[in-house]
Amino acid sequence: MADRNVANLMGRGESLLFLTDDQLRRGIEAMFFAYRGFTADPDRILQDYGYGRAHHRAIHFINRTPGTTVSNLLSILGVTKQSLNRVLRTLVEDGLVDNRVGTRDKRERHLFLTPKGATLERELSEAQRNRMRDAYRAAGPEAVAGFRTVLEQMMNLEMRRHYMDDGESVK
Amino acid sequence: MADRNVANLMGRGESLLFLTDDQLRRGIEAMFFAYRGFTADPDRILQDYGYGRAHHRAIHFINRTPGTTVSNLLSILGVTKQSLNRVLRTLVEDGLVDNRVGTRDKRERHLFLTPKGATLERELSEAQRNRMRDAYRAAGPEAVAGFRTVLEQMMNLEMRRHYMDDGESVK
DNA sequence: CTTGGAAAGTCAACAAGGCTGACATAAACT
DNA sequence: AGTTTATGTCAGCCTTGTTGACTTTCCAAG
Repeated sequence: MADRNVANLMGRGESLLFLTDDQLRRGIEAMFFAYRGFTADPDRILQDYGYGRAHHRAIHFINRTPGTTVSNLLSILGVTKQSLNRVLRTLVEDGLVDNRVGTRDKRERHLFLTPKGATLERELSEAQRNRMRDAYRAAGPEAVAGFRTVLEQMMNLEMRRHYMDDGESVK
Repeated sequence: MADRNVANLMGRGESLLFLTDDQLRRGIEAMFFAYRGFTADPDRILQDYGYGRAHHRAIHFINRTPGTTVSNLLSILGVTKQSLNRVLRTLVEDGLVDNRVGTRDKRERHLFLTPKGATLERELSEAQRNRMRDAYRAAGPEAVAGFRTVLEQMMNLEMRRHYMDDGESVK
C-alpha cells in the first residue's frame, strides 16, 4: 500500500507531521554521528590515562550516585560482573574509586570517587557538557526542550524494556 | 561563582532557558540510554546472522549511497581500512554486498547491496525506524522538530571537527 | 543453628572490533 | 619511468564484551 512508508503523527492542536522512511533514516544517521561526536572528547581524554569508555561509564554513575553498590551498577550498565569488575579493579588500584564494605549488609561494596577520581570525572563531564552546550546554543531553547522530550521518551522506552524490576536507578 | 555552572541561553522572543550542570548531565545520560535502546533491536537481529554493529554500519551506508567506494566509506565511518575490510570481506563472501571494479577509475571498488543484503538492511532499519517512531509518537510533533534540530547541530559540530584534517581540533 | 541463596570476586577462555605496522598489487598521474 | 593512490592482506596487540566454573562472605528463612 502507498501508506506503508509514511508515519502519520497527529499534532496536538493544528500541527500535523508526516515522517517518511527517509526522514526517519536521517534521524537514525544523526543519532549515529551525534553519539560519535558526543563520546569523542572523553575518549581522547581517557586515552591519556590508559582508560576506555567502560571506565568513563563506571566513573559517571559512581559520581551520580555515590555509595552505589556493584550490583546496582551492573543493572544500570547492563554488562556482566566479570566485565565490570575488570574495570572497577583498575580504578580502585589507581586510586580513583573507593570501595567500602557495607555497614548494613557487609556483602555489599559501596563505591565512591576519591578526590582524584572526582577530578577526572569533572574533566570528562565538562568536555561533554561543553559539547552539549554548543549544540544547544546553536539550536535554540525551543529546540532544546523538544530534544529533551524525545530523548527522554527513547530513554524511558529503553528503561522499561530492560529494568522491569528496579525502581532506584534513574529518575 | 554562583554562575560558573549555569549556561544562560537567550531565547528568541520571550523564552529564556537556564541549563545547570545537572540538567546537562541528565541530557548526557539520556544520550547514553537512548543510544543503547536505539541499537538494541538491530544488535539482536544481527546476532542471528553472526554479525555485529560494524556490519550494520557498513550495510547502512552502502544502502544510503549505492556504488560508494571503499575510501568513501572509510572516511564516513572513521575506522581503519583493515577494520572495515574485515567486515566488508565477510559481507561479500556471504553474498550481501557486491564489489564492482570502477569503470572510470579501475582502482576503485564500488559497493552495492545484493537483494539479500537489501533484505537484511530493511529488517534492520525497520526495527530502528519503529523504535524512533514510538519515541516520536510519545513526544509529539513539536518536540520532534526540536529533537531533529539539536541532533543536526550535534552532527554538524561533529562533521566539522571530523573533516578538519583530524588534528587536535578541540577548543 | 543450619542451610539456601544473594553479593561480590576471581580465573580462564574466547570473540568482536578497534588499532598499528609492514607489505603487495594494480591503476593512475606526472 | 617513477610516484602516488586505492585497495587488500598478514600479523599482532588492546579494550571490552561474553560464558562457565568456581570461592568467600554473610543475610535470612526454616
